[in-house]
This record gives sequence, C-alpha cells and structure tokens, in this order.
Amino acid sequence: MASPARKPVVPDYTVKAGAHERTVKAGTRQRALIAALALFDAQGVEATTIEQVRDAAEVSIGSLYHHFGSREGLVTALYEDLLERYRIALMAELSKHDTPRSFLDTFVKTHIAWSVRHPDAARFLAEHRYHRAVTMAEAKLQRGTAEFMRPLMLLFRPAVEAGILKPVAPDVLISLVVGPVQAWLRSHRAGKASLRPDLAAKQLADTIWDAIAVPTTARKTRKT
Amino acid sequence: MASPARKPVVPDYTVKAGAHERTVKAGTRQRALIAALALFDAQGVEATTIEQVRDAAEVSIGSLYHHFGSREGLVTALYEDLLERYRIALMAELSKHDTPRSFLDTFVKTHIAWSVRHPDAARFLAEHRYHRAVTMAEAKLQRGTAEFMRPLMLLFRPAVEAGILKPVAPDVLISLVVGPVQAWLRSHRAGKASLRPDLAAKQLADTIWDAIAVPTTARKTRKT
DNA sequence: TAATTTTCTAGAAAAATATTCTAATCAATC
DNA sequence: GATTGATTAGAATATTTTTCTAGAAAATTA
Repeated sequence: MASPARKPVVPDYTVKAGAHERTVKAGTRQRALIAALALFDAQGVEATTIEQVRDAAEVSIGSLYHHFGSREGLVTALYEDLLERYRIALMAELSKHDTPRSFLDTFVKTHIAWSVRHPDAARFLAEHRYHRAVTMAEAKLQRGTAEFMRPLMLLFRPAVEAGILKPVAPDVLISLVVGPVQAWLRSHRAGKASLRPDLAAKQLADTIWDAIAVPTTARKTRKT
Repeated sequence: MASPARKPVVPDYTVKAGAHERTVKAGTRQRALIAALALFDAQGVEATTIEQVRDAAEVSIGSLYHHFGSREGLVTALYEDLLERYRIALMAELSKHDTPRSFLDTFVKTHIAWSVRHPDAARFLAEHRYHRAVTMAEAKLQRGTAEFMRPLMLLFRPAVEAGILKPVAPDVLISLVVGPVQAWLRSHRAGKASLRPDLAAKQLADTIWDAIAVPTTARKTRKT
C-alpha cells in the first residue's frame, strides 16, 4: 500500500533560470510535488483535487497513487520534501557558527530569508506544521521542529550552565527563539508587517537575545 | 446561499455538571458545532465527513447545509465560534489590568490557562489559524489576531514613547508576545513540554518582558 | 385563533471526488 | 531477447459532498 523504501532524500530539483524558463524535465514524483505545491499555494490544499494535480503535473492518476498512496500521502510527501530542503539550507548556515549569539542571529536571519525567498514552500510548511497527518509523521520520524532544535539545544545547554543564558526550561527557551520568528512571518505573509524582512530579523534577534540571555550587568561566574 | 444575518454571537453553551452528565439540549446549530469539534479533535478535520457529523449531532444533512452552506462553512463557523469564546475569556481578564507588565503577565497566563482548560478548542484554533478560509474570513471581519492585539498595542504604544518598551516595530513587538506562547502551547500539546503550564507561563512572561522592555538600568526619562 | 409567510428539517437524487483495479509499457538484469 | 519488477494509464467503482423538492415547525399578521 504505502510507498515502501523510497528514501526521502530529495533528488535534483527543477530550477528555471530567469526569463528563459528552462524547466528541466523531472521525474514523475518531482513533477507531481511541484505541481501540487503551486496548486496548494494558489487555492489551498482542501480546494485542490487529485485531478487538478494530474492535469498540472501531466501525470496519470495511477502514477499519483503509485507514488503517494493517497491524497493525504501526497500532502505529507510534499511536507517532508520541503522540510528537508529547509533543513539543509538552515544547517548549511548554522554550521558556520558556534556561539549562542551568532547562532541565534543566523537562525533568525536564515529562517526569515529562506521563507521570503520561497514564499510558497514557507507558507505550506507553516500551514501544515499543525496538521495531524504531518504531526504524526514527524513523531514517527523523530523529525520536525525537534530535529532542528537539537543543535540549538546542544549549544544552548552549556551556555545555560555557564550562566550566559537564563536557567529556563528547554521548551521555553526554544519557544522564545522559534515563536517570534514564526509569528512575524505570519504577519508578513498577511501583509501586515511594517518592516523589511532583514530589518525585522535584526530586531527579532536582538530582542530575543534579551529574552534568553542573562544581562551582562548581572552575569556572575559560576562553578569555579 | 450563505447564511444571511445570523449573528456570530454565541448562544448558551451546553455544559455538563460533573458526573451527572446533564447535557442540556441545545439548538441544531450548536449541536452540530459541538459534535464537529469532538470529531475534529478525535480524528482531524480532513478525516471527518459530513455524515459523521450528522450522526454524531443527530441532525439532518439538510439542516447542516441550511445552517452552514458547505462543509467548509461548518469549519469556519466553528472557528469563529471558538475564537469568540476565547476572545471573551481573554478580554474579561485583560480589562482588569492597565500597565504593560501586568497586561503581559495576564495575557500569557490567561492564554495558556484557557488553552489547557479547553484543549480541543485550543488545538482546533491553533491548527486553523493558518488556514486559508479562516484567514480570509478574518481579513474580511477585521478580526483574528489583529483584533486581540489592538488593546495590547493601545497600551504598548505609549509605553514605547515613554521609554519603557523598546522602540521596535509594532509587528515585531506583537510577535515577541504572541509567538513564544503559541510555540510553547504547541510543544505542550505534543507532550514535549517539561514544565507545568502555570510555571511555563511565569517563565514566558518574565523572559518576554526582558525581550520587549528597556532594562531599568538603561532607562532614561524621555520628553521632559 | 386562523391564515399566511418564513424558517427549518428531511432524506433521496445528482454531482463531484477519491480510490481501486487490470492491463499495457518501460527498464533493468540474466 | 526473455524474464522480472517497477511504473504508467485510465476506465470502473466507491465514497463523499452538494443540491433539490417537499413537508414540518415556528413566527407573523389579521
């Protein structure tokens, strides 16, 4: 029934260069995902039918069901595909930094920049972060937010012990970092943001730092 | 087609007192909404059919369509109904406070407490905050997050001018307040929260305050 | 209260949509 | 170049949503 092995590793994405629109022919699965994202972004997930995906992707119904098992399977597959792209983009940047502060700056900046550059993907991911099927799939895969947060926690925990970050619960710490960024992006998507993304990223990173860091004036050395 | 006037004002909700389960008979519309919420919470929105709602609510298909116009109409109506309840509960608490700090504390505490007390409603609202139909309905009604944030901004703007709060963009300010709370609730729903809700509320309010407030050590009087 | 109008309820019929199934094609391996 | 497994195709089937017509209840008017 469900697709058996098929690694979630993302194959070569179709990129069109500027005006030439040189859409490299991709495999059935990839074509379906691309078409689905476009449709979902334009009219919402609930409103798009399998037939619309078939027409847009020029793929038969049979192939669609062969690859994704069901309508919901398509949605979940797209979510995982996009999440993986996002994760790779984020990790590539994060790996360059190793202090809590630069880590935070980079996280906020990269997250926002990526979301602005890929509005359709970012919107889809945001809309579906809360979805049942996705949540369950994440739970099974041990992925999702938790996965992204692991390196963050790895870096933050020692900082907490060193007295650089406040001794708040890990989930509170993560919420303070991730929450504002997601909330701002939502307002940005809704057209209610007053700031350019890069400026907002700056303000967010600065203020979030004040939320999580022990003020330098009050900082004492601990343990030794 | 669509329901014409029918005020979104919420009629008397069915409450069952303790073990006696005295479910007061409510109107068709209300029965449908209650049944829908239970089904949505148990199996997700996409997975529940109109027929299931009909059976659970003991209401005919015709009535369902008469009241809500469509399947999506039911979802939207439920969203608006629950949002209104939440809004009323929140405003009742917020109206008692008039300094930025106590306002923040109350907002965080009330939001979390209400979400914990009404897990099904809170989860539904969270899942659908990002939904297309709901977003559009909100835009039309000028409601949603913006509505809640108005009193908050009304209080915060002067505080920014007085130098008590940092001079950050309004949307950033709101994101800093709302984002962490929503993010924490999500982790709580997923069973990943390590803290009791009331303690988390305390930590969140304290840290969010540090994010948005000008530190007392650096506070200068402005404008006279 | 009786007549009249409007709103609401009912469920069968129709339309739209998702899923299954069987056969045909393609690609790789022996 | 046969055999095997994976993929594609789309007609047939099953499920689900929506419409439609008629009757019941409630509200309104006389």
